[in-house]
Amino acid sequence: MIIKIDLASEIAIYIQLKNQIIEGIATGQLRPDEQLPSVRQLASDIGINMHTVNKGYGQLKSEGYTLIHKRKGVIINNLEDMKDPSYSEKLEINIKPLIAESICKGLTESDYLNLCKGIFKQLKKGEINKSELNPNR
Amino acid sequence: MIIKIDLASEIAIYIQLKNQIIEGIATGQLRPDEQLPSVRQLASDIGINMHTVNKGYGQLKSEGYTLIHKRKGVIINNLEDMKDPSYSEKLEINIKPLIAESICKGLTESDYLNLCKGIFKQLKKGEINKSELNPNR
DNA sequence: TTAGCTGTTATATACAACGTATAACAAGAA
DNA sequence: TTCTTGTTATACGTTGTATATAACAGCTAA
Repeated sequence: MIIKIDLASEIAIYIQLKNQIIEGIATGQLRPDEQLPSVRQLASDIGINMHTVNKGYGQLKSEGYTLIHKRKGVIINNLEDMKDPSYSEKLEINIKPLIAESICKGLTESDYLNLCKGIFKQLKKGEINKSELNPNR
Repeated sequence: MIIKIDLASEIAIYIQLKNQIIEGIATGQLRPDEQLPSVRQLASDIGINMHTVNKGYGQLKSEGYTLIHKRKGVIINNLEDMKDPSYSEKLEINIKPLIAESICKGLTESDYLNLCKGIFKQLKKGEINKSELNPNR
């Protein structure tokens, strides 16, 4: 998977990194048990500091997306273990300001929902091959 | 309208302020031509610095939500002038990471869309009386 | 005119977050 | 042993956030 960092973006580098890996998991480009590049390797590849990568990796781990495999290093966690029943509560807090803004900016509810559906469609493209037996660990 | 600031929140104060005013506009609690408290008054009311309020107000103005009326101070802009046809493009960039995260966290597309619908319902409650003739200016 | 309010700007300070840099550690692999 | 892994510590510079004091122009009302 190719990671693209925009140094001109207002979004912190470690957040951009984190978002792209999460998106990779959501689309199925990154599968459970798949290993991520080492912090030093990835930092070198995309031309940023090791600690910035480490910060992103650290958050991915603490939020359940990855875990440390003694042999492989950082690997993608099992999809079941990522799930969080209480997530929708945190999500609502993040979505609310976006919807309020959207209303003011002239978007209808249908406009907004269709935009979301489009993003789901886009992300689910890679999900066809996502069916998998639980890999050996 | 009551503004509530959470000093323990990780969200910057001027962003919290901005979000609540935008939400107020979306729900109809704040109507066009209605005046907002002065930067000094609001700062005093909620116990924060004048410049923090000014920063939030400044962004609201530059994003079209408010304008400066020589007599009244800061007032809510006309709803038509708030609209921005290109907004959905910026919106998509903000929504995408949330949807990717939601997929990983086990939410289905229906779960997500229903959550959005619920927020729309909640925000639109105050919209019944939002029908208005263009007020004098 | 004077006094008081408005938004706005300037300057300064303190703190936290971000990103970089160098270095070191324990643990496992070759 | 040598190399790589994640991890931690320390330090530095930059930027963003929030505060504080002060001043300005423009308008309102006494």
